[in-house]
Amino acid sequence: MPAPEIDRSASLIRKLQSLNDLSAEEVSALQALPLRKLAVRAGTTIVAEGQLVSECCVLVSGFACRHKVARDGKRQIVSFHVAGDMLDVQHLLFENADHNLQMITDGEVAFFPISLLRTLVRERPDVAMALWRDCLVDASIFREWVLNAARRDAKMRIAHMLCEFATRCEVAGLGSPETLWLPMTQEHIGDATGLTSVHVNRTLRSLREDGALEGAGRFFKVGDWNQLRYAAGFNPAYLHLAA
Amino acid sequence: MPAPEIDRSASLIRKLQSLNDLSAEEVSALQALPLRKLAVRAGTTIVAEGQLVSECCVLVSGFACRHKVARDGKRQIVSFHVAGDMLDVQHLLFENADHNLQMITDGEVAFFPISLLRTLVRERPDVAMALWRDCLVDASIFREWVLNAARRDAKMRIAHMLCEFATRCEVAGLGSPETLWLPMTQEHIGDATGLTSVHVNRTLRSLREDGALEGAGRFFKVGDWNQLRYAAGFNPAYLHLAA
DNA sequence: CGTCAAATTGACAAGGCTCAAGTGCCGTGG
DNA sequence: CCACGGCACTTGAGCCTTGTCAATTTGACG
Repeated sequence: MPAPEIDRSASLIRKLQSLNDLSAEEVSALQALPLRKLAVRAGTTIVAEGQLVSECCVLVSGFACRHKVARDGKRQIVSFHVAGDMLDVQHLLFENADHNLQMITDGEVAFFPISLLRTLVRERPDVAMALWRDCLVDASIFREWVLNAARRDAKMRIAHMLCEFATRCEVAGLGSPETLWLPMTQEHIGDATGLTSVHVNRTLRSLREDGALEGAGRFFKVGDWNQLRYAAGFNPAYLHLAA
Repeated sequence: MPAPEIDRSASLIRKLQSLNDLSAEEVSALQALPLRKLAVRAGTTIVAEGQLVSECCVLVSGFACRHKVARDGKRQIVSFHVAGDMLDVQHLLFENADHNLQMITDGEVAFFPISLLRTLVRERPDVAMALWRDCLVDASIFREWVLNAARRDAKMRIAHMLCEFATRCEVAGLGSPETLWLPMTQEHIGDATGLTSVHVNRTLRSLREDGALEGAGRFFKVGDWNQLRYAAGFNPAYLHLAA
């Protein structure tokens, strides 16, 4: 059913479809939005905290993260993003960014003017509901991250974060958990879980020894998916995936 | 301007007004929703995780919190709520609750059928935008909580959480930070910050010694607001308060 | 073959947890 | 009016997970 050739925002539209059934009319309204597609390198900051934002963006390929910086300079990643994710719907209603948006790997990002999206959303309640639902899923994920950072020990915390990431990749059509090479560095993992990269290193080794992960050095992936889910106590209910 | 006698959902309407200007027509549409108002005791669980939800609710008076429970039974509070807060807009779009909603103090809660709210939202984009914005503010707060739990030490973490709470109380018209008696127990504070109540106790003493807090035993309040904000490194930008 | 970022390892320090005991306050029932 | 029970707050001692500091190794790439 999804037309593989339309591309451009294909992965976004597929995602919105799954959030709230959209009519053909609505899909074409979305496709009619003028896009500006950009190739971006790993490490590029797409939106910076405090910045006045006039475009919304969608991740077309590659991986990205959102992060905030504490007073003492420590960085906290608050979410990871995969192809098809809306990266800043919140700017539909906020003028200024309250966090940074940065690429983890090379990839492509599509931009479109917020003003047009605002109009579209007023005219087409179904599109609005799909985007709104996306925001609510985001919020649910943040709640789980609060729990993760505050209540789980290092091993469980890292395992949980990786389970979520692998699940979301699979949903985005990037491959099953056991085939996917994870794109983040140990420093990213530390920044996302509130641990130091030194301790992440020790903990990853331990997860490898359990068989939950495999691979060495820079490149690793899920070894035994059941093992990893068990180590994490992972229950995907909070992702509110389509039934 | 706000009619003090209409009451019922007055604080909610005031809040939505501040999120997105609503016309008189929209306000009366909101006021026409059939409410079921209930007095609830401290400790009452209003919505439980996994539950199928058919009503939305607004906190009319008192204080509430949302929390999740980890596999090992540890509780994590993910947000506090004050009079006027919508307690579960997310159930407009999710069938099942992904966390618990519980009263911290005695108070009153107003319920109304989700189906009616769903209709209202489709017919009145401005009401939808106001509620949507509320969700986005929530999400921004969760992001800050992730940072708080993961990156700040006990003293800063508790101070930050209290700064946010006091600010939101003030915005809700409950009084200025230095006059408000804080409603939560040390266990609540621990559950919200990822600390044990023992360590919360020691840290609160230290904040009292700094003058940031005052009061003894069960009842305490902000002593020196500037001191507390300094101890927390508090910057309210993430609350996206009306300009 | 040099360079650089990321991963790895070891020794030591420390913030926060656990366990355990004790205190003060308040509502309830006799 | 007082005794009792329960809940929240307090405090102390010792331990453990994780952080800090400082080398060193590895692999990718020009």
